[in-house]
Amino acid sequence: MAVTETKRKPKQEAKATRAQDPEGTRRNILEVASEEFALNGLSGARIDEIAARTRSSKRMIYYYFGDKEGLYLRALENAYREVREGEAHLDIEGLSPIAALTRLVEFTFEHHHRHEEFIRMVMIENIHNGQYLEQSKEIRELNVTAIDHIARIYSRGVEEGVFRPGLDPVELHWQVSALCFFNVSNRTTFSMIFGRDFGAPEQLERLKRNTVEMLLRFVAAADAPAL
Amino acid sequence: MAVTETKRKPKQEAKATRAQDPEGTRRNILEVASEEFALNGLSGARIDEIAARTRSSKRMIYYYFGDKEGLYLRALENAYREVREGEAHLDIEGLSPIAALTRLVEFTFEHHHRHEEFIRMVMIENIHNGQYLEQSKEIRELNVTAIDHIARIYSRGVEEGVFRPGLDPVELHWQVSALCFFNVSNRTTFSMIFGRDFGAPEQLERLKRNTVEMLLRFVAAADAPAL
DNA sequence: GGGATAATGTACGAACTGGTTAGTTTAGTC
DNA sequence: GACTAAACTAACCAGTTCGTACATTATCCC
Repeated sequence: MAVTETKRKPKQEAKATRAQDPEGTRRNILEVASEEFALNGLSGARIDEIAARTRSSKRMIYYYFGDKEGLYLRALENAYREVREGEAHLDIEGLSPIAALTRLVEFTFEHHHRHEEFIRMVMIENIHNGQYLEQSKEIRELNVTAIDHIARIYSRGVEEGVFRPGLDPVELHWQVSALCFFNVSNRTTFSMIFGRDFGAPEQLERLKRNTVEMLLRFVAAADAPAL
Repeated sequence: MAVTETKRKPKQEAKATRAQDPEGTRRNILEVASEEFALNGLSGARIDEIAARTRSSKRMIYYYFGDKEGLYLRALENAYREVREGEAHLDIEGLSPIAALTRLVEFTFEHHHRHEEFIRMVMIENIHNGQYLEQSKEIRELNVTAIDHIARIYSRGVEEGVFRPGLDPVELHWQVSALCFFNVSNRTTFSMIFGRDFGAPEQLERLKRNTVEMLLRFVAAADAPAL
């Protein structure tokens, strides 16, 4: 134990001594677990496999997360948190309602595409009838900015007379989500059944354009010019 | 062994003697397995549990289906077969393109709704990256009538000038599928996050109407009357 | 530097779970 | 009515998998 200085203050600063690093260990476990659960589901994932891929050990998983379900719950929360944080970066202020909606849909489409792991976790959670989501206060409190965005855009569009009135923002969001989610969630089987690669870049572009157009046409006021 | 007549010809006719009934046993196992897999996934389902719910035994599962994956594969095929057979009952001959498309979308929406088990199996299979679907020659050969229907409707619509040209029937089908599939697959989490019951009858009606309208507006020719 | 507490490593065990072995019963055939 | 193949049963096995007991080391605070 000749070195004494490097061991001081391992909290916030550059962690010279890596020997004991609770926060890092926790995060490392959660990252690995997130991947494994997204890949294999709750029952499919193996604690031993997760432990092996960790820089830590199985003992630490139980130390920090209690049991397998506790770990899964954290992984689920983690997935939601990451995606929600990403959503916040959308900037649509100053755009016209049509441009803003276009941007929002394009963003959502790409955002889903970028976060396949999240999509898989949501699928898995739906298979479990949302029984873990139900337990998570944290996820319920992560307010969904997407709704605010689309609600604002929509009401501005109605005011300006370019969107027709009487629609429900939550239902609009539902439609956008459906089209964007499906693109990732069912890509594999859909591609197989129809013998076409729905993950190919040009195909994705087409689907994205279709999705935007679909939404614009759906909300368009009766006297709006054709697209 | 006093009775001799009732034992004759147990093949096609009313099976008086249930003692040995290969076809029935097989079907019974498959039914139970389908439910269990749809409910718990491949890794989540338990062979012992399936066996227990069966009128038969675990040994019979292995006798008829080889192993767990074999059983899952049959259950998957079973799900696809049932749903495809149901699709065939759609009758849209004689309807105008718009009426036919309306009917098709409504039917698809309801059909998905009625076959939650199938939806769940497709989700599960996507989680597995379609590795079992890939193995199934039977599913690949079940041709998808939905595409034929929508392709026919669409081309008639274009001919009659009520639909705009240049669209891809497979992509149209993709859009219909996305909207209808999502309604079942993500109902639970979506309802939880947005605090509204998306399975409620009136809500379903609204979503169905929206979906129809979305498609009609998407394919509508430029000079078509507003909806 | 000593004592308390948090963090970590090692080894193990009990229950579960997919799969099998060995043998029995039934249905139909000659 | 003896024989054979298919259908079926019960008990069992071996590998896996979640979880834990126990011991040890690092860090913090005074």
